[in-house]
Amino acid sequence: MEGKNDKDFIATLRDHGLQVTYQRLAIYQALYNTKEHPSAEVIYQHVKKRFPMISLGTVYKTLERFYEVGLIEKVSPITEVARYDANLGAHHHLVCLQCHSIQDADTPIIDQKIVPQEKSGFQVLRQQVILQGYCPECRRNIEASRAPK
Amino acid sequence: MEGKNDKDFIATLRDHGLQVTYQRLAIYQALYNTKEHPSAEVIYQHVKKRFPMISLGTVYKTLERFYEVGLIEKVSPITEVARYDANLGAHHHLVCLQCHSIQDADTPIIDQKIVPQEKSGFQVLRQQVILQGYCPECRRNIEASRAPK
DNA sequence: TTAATTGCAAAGGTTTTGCCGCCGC
DNA sequence: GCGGCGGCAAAACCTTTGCAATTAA
Repeated sequence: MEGKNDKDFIATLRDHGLQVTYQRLAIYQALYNTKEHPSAEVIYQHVKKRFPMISLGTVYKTLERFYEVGLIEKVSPITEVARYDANLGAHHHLVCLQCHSIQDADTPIIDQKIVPQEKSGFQVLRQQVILQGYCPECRRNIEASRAPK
Repeated sequence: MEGKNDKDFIATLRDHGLQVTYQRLAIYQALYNTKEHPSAEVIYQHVKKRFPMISLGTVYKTLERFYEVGLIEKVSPITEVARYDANLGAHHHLVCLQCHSIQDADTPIIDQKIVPQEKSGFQVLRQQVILQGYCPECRRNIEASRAPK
């Protein structure tokens, strides 16, 4: 069992350049102590029990901030909106964090062995690999703006 | 270059048990002829050039229908809303198609070698594998309702 | 003919935004 | 004290839904 006390949580927030408030502490602790991958709404409902005056907007802002500084992971919407693809051949996707473009990766498909076939009773029907980073164009722009001269 | 004529497109739609309409043809062709992984809105704008009377709602319904019958892929929202996770260790996610629960897969992380390090100029910062299927509970429910007796 | 599909508009639900007062540092 | 943060409510979006008219089979 991992254990983190309040002091540890505070230190973790500070380490990520975040100002510490009791709302942030509560949100981070709630997320840290579950395996449920909750949505903003679920976290809100949970935290509200201890801090009834907290607002849903704050939860959204805070989670997004946490994600920005790399404190937490965001599981689902890799992109803002649904995107479609007529290419049914199994392939990976390269998703640009900056311009949100998506391109197919022509790297080999992962070996089936990584899939937990019947492990834990979960029946896997499909798998997809998401590779996130910067596309060539955005990469150039970012590097250009970082080293201006 | 792959080539599909109207007849092929029509056949493909029929093969998937779909009624054929101009709108569906146009939408499928638009998607088939691009590598851009467009959103519903983008497809709408494209198709509207040839069929100005088409509605955005139809595009949404049609894409969803295509996805249902396995004619196209849907890239992004693995779940309906954003979900968060304080577990930063690289790991895969098992996403239930039925109840939308998410659990961590404890299968080994993919070998770095599958990642296109600098390939095509794309800079990969993180990778995630999404395994979709049915969780143990939903699996039982589905099987129970399929074979009732 | 009949069931499926379209267009339109309204509704639903999630997430973002703006503004001001307040709090951490 | 200053800049960042929280609360609140409105707004912005994306997507779904209902219904009447139309169309494919």
